[in-house]
Amino acid sequence: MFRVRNFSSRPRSAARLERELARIPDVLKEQVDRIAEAIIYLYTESRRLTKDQAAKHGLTGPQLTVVKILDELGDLSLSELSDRIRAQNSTVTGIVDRMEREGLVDRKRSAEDRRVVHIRLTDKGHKLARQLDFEPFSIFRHALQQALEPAELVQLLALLDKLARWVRREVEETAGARAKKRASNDD
Amino acid sequence: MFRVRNFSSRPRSAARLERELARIPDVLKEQVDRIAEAIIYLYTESRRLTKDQAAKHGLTGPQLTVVKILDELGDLSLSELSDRIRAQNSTVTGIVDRMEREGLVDRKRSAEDRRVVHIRLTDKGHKLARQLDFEPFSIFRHALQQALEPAELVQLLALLDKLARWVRREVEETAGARAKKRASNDD
DNA sequence: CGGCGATGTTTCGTGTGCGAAACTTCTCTT
DNA sequence: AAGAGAAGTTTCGCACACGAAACATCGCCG
Repeated sequence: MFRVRNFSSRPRSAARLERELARIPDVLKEQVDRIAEAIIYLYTESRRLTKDQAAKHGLTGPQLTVVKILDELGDLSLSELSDRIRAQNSTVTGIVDRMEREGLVDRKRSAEDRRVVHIRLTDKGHKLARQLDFEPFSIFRHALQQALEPAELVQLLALLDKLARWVRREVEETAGARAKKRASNDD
Repeated sequence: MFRVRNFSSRPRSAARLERELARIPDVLKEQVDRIAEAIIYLYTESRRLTKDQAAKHGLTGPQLTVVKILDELGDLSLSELSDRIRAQNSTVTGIVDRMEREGLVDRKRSAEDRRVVHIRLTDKGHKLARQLDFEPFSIFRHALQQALEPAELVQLLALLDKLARWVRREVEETAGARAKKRASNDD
């Protein structure tokens, strides 16, 4: 089992990548494209629907996610929140700014470590959270449960998991090769 | 909110379906969450890598996509381009603005219909396109081929396809029920 | 011909999303 | 204890991304 030294191909490895791609029969290439398309479709559609749902309560998509997470887990530091929603700190700062402006959350400097800021749902935020019949990406989950058999779910997870693990390993490897400081924050 | 059961398309024992609707075992719920997470991960990671690739040529992710599409298909109207990259016209206007500023494309008003604008790759744009060894989301495709066996690819596609079809049908249905003017423009 | 709805594009306002730089606080080393 | 460096957050500049409204043009219908 050979592996690709450099996942994100720079010009040097272009030939090699092309050689590898060429080895795959056209039928499979077709399948691969359709898989990619399906994943993209599922992701974007789910996001759009989440946004629609959020709009009904005067929220944006990410804001709804934050409300749900804080309601479920309690106060979180900004970094913890960033990890949860898989966004950069600078992005979350903006989201929290706007939510604070709307009176949904507030910030409280930590006593133990004065660098960290705890994000906390206000009463208004908690009230809103209780009204939300809705989990982020719940449409997605709902779809999974409705569209597939339990056995198929297990199968699908196994395949996606294998794929995700491969990508994760590959990304970390090239990140290491590039000597980037990008730490691997696993779930 | 979600009316689901289409008995017509899936002849299945009512008892079983009801059991599924009633309560999904926790084990499966867990699986469902992890599937969602995997898909989100794969999508965002692929996007990030595409962006990295584009940056090597002084482009952004969407701009790389536009260059590739125009190089392959020739001139397109802005609307056609929007359809291709699945974005709103207003979004593409901005992308084209910046690419025009960089001298990668230019706009030409159509003679037949003076409302439409043709987007065209400049020489510089074509030259750049030839340097790009890289297809949008090719990393994704590459990963699929490296990480999974052909048989697994087929399996994965079947499952995702089933899932995507279900979602598509559901979205169209609820969109129709809400009597929104949002026309379903399918591929 | 003249109006009028449909179509194609842009403008505007707002909200993500990212990376680099600035800033504050903590921690470790000497 | 001073200073170097790490860690947490914010600021800044940029590029999407979307929907609503403005604008221009087309097509049709009377």
